Amino acid sequence: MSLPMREPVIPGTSMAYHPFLPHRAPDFGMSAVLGHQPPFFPALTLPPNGAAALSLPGALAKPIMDQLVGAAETGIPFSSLGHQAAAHLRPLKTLEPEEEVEDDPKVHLEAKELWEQFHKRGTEMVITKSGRRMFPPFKVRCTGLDKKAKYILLMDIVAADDCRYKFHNSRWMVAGKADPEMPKRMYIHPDSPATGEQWMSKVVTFHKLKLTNNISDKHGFVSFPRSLDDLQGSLSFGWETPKRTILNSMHKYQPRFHIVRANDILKLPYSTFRTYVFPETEFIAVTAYQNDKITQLKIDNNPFAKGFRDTGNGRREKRKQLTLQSMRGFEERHKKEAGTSDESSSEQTAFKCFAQSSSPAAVSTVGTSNLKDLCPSEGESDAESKEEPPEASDMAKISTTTSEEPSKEKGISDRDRDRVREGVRLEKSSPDSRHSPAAISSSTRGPGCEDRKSPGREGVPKVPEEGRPVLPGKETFTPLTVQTDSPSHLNPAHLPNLAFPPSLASQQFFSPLGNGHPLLLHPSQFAMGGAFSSMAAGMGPLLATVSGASTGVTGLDTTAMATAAAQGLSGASAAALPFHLQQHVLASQGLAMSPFGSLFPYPYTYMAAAAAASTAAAASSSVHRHPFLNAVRPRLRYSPYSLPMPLPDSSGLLTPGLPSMAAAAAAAAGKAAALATSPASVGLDSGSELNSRSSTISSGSVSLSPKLCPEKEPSTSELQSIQRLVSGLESKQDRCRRGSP
DNA sequence: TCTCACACCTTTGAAGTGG
DNA sequence: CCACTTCAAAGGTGTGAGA
Repeated sequence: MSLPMREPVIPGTSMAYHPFLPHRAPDFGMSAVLGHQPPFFPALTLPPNGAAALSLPGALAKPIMDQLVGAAETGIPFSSLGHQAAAHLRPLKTLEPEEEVEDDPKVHLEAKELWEQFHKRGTEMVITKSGRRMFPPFKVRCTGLDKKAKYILLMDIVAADDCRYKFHNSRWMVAGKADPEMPKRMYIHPDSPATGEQWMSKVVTFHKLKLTNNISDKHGFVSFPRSLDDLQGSLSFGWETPKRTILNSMHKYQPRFHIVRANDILKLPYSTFRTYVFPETEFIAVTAYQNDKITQLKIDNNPFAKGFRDTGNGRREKRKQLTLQSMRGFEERHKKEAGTSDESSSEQTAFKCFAQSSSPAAVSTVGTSNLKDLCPSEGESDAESKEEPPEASDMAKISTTTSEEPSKEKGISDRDRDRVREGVRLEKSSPDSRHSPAAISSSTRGPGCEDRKSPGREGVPKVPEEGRPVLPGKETFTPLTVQTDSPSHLNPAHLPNLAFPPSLASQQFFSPLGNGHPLLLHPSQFAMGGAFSSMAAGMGPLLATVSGASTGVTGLDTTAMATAAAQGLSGASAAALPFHLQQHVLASQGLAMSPFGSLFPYPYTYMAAAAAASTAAAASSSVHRHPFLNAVRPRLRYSPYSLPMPLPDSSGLLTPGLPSMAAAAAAAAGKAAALATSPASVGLDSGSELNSRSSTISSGSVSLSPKLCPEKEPSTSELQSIQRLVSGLESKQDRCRRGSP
């Protein structure tokens, strides 16, 4: 691929945003010059031949452009230019894809059965002020990577919907609208970057990521670079990623896993993301467990909670023994007082239950409500069989490989039972064992097992001794739910908050064959949630794509996609696009999006204007010569969820956080400053959504997920209505642009 | 609903030991 | 030196009382 030389300066085009940039206006000396609020920075394009092409959103920036070009050509660091903004710029060269290597990454969730056990009961994850790990730990096994290419693996946790939950009558119920989400952070696996061979040789775990509800938690912010210099500095001291992510209690979340082919973390923001979502890893954040079943599952499976197991010598057992003693004392007193021992009084019944409950074998056979706390599994199993009939059979199935049933361990000593239980647990936690026995040892050591032998974070990872590449293609992969964007939301239910029609916002590439194709996400989809919210937060709004090169793209017709893509390119053929752009376009079925859509690492507030500006710019024919600029990129949101949500009317399309479409249009028409200074969170998201919507709708090519909201396909009138709105926005933008020098 | 101290447990790595 | 064991510190658990 080659970029044109000295592309003419076209206002409002080719804006690249540095994801590590702080986005408060005062931090950007350049913004005033450019006539934009940050992050409307110019992108410096460096074609392979070394010559520079530069686009700046504004002729006023020409001196800066010249300086940047000169610096790029002479190799002078941008930071030496004196411009605060220039210090953060980097050549667009990094936007170009690496040498394209055939890879078809597939990701297999480790301990899938365990995850499913939890999921059936409604997985809860405890969040504390200091942070708690996830259990089950999020582990994946990667295959299909190019052995020699380097990859960066990441994960984040985003809100699954727009609801707050409560645990009522032994089940989770929606209890209102979600609280505002904190900026989401992207956790970069400390071994990143590493070669595909290295990643495939081991189970990739993210157990070091902790969940917190401490909104003032700084862990992850302070260590994250805010500028290129910061980044380089941090790299020299070892890459630090956020170790905690902030969640809201009683809210539902969905972990996501990302694969980025990049040999340098510096390139991360400009690389293509493949994002994998495993629905069974969805969970509700809690400060205290609500569901006893979940508690029991955790106790049974988490080695750190061994002390609470009924079969062990832990606290539970001792507590029960103590209680048993007191109950016996009570019984004796009762006998003395009553003078008989054959009474079947309630106390005796309770005692009997309690006595039996102290034996693991008896737990599931007796129980009264007043001893529920002592016989948790009993009451639970009852409730479970009543409430979740399918689960019973499932559990029976699972029980063959788990330690669910203490009764089976009758006659075994406590310690042996523990060993048995533990052994089973380990086996269970490594479903891949059948494929890769060598990997079992690495994946079955419980939390913390992986990093011990994993490459250090010094940047020179060594090949784990236990690891060998997993045979690709043998596993049945989790159906890959393609889902994009949404720095903190996944679900269409969030759309009201995002000012995006659900039908457009919650689309999904779903692989009916379940062969786990990723969605490709472009780093531009990163969204900086808040100030300095780390790259994690910055990696929000990602371009939704599906690997067109991957085999067996299911549910999507590649040809159709290509056609649609070409249609959405406004003159540029999809084939002429750079590889990653093709992927975006193809995978997105030609869903058009912002032509400058490569880099959106910033709060949506900014992007609202950016989207409109770029959309308007895209309308001008002169832009289309630039392959990169020509890339009318699809930018949609895909949600793996199909949670019901009311279809908002046209007014409902607008988020409370975003005053109105008119306001957004106004912002897009040049009032970005007002939005830019608005609080983050909702407003930011709204802007992003607006961006997505405007760019998407303006292209007129919209594909809907058949799975997600089948009954919520946008009516033609609705789409037209939206389109009219956006058209107005664009024309307004056009007028604005024409009026500017 | 949340926080905290607590007991119990695993993990981790240093120190010690023997070949 | 290497492999193995021992030991202690660090840190991960759910619990239960209290706010």
